[in-house]
Amino acid sequence: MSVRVRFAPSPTGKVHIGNIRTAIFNWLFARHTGGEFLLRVEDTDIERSTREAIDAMFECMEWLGLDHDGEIIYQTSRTSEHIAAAQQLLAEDQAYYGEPDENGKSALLFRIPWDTDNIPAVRTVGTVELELHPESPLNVSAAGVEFAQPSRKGKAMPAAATLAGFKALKAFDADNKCVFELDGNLDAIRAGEKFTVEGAVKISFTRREVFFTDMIKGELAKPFDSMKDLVIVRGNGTPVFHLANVCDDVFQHISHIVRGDDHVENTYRHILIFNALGYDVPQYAHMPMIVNSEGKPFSKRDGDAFVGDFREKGYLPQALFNYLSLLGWSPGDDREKMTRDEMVEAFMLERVKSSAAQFDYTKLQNMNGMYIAEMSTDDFVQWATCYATAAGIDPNAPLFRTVAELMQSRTRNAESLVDWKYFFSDELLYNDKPIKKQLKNQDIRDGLTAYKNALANLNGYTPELVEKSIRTVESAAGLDEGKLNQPLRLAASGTNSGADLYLTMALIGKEKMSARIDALCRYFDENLSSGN
RNA sequence: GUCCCUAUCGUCUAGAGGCCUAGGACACCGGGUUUUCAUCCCGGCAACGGGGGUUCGAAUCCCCCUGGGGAUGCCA
Repeated sequence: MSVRVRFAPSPTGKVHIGNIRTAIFNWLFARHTGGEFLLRVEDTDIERSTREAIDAMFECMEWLGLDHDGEIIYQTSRTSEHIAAAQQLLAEDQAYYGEPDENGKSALLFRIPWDTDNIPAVRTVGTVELELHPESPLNVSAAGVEFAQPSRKGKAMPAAATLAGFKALKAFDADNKCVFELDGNLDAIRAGEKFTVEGAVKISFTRREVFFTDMIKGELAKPFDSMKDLVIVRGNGTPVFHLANVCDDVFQHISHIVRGDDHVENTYRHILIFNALGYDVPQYAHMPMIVNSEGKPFSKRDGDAFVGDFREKGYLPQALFNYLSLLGWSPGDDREKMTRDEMVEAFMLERVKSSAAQFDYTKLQNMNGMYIAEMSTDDFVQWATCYATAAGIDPNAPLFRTVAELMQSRTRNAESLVDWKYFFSDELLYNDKPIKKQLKNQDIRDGLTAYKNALANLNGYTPELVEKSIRTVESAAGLDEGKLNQPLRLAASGTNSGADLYLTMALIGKEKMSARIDALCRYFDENLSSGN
């Protein structure tokens, strides 16, 4: 069977990294197996779906290199097919109208099937007994079974489930006398009769369950008596997600459904709908969710978990792609930084983890840094140009390319660009702690002054000459070699880390260095010299 | 409450009964290279949630508990 998978987002807002990771895994699986990666826009939520959101999604996919196969399906264009499917189920008595709402409109519900002999995904588990709350009635009708169980404190905890969940149902009173039996009343109930049984303290029934083998999580099962018949067409006539989703997966001949594990509950129902409609059930793979740094699901509060935000912050698509692929999946060896081809080659759904993964910005940053480090100078300069203005740097400044080359190995994302500022501006951001440590030493102060004075007599200011000049001054001032490096770095940049010092000073130039030495001393005297 | 899923260093993960004294990566700490900074290199810290089984042997299999997530919608 050839692989056909789909990415089926609802375009109701910005594209979230969780969503795009689902797309990535689908894409990886399709490309690994030589299958097809289809796209379906689930735009049935008319009020929240927007054209902008759809376009933004396409853009994100393109940015990440997620090319799709075949035509894009818009779910709203298939409403009549969805309704036709619902009509079919109604005609076959596999669906029924529920209680009317306040407007007198009834929704159409899918009936979880009573006869399951021909459904391979359903199996009988055995007989189950449940304790009932004696003061609550047991209601049995075609729409399902309602009852209440006693809580630990004896309170009535209401429960309801589909009729099919209670094969061979019997109810017993306190004397263990059978006060209701489903067998014998079944036809009447299915024809519309309702039974209310009072005083029952126990029920017994044959439990049946839907089961399937998930490619990631293994065998999964859910008993019928924990499921309810579900609405497939709303009172207003519009099809519900469950129906539309199944119909469109049939329409697109989807072979494997790879989606977040928040859908496993739906899968049990969807399998039944596929069966009811007479179609084969696809293979399922439920991938773990990703959670925020608090271990909670991403919410609106984590405003920066949208794909577009990562782009704006200077993350490279291949780095984000690589990082996201490694959240819940690994190739099985120690590889982490991998090319797209390597990932396609190694990707297997069976190797996807089944537990949630926490998103780690720091690790993503590190990976982005690795991708940045291997860019060509031209590419890097181009990349930096995109983010310079936002960081307060003019990308057209004459020194821009030189500085970029110098800083590439220490750039992890767009935020790193603010550390380039001292090359372009005399207004430095001073890092107090190292400044205080160095300048409180009078020898250093004197050395700095001596260096400033020596500057005036210097002919030329290349990196080599810068180094030589520092050594000369140190030696004349009786300072150990290198003692002036750190103070001069502070004068040049305001902080204790940065690019190669001699290159940096040469780039800044003699005159500006002289001014910056003065400025540093003044800053120290005015802000840091006294007390603490 | 009930049902479903889930559980290895702080984080991402390797691990499918003996190769585990639990491996790698990020972060962190220390050292080397660089008379400076980043890169780079070396080293260190640090985990099988708890309790029962099964077994000669369990991180790996089973059960219970606990924690986390999801479902219990005429949202998707």
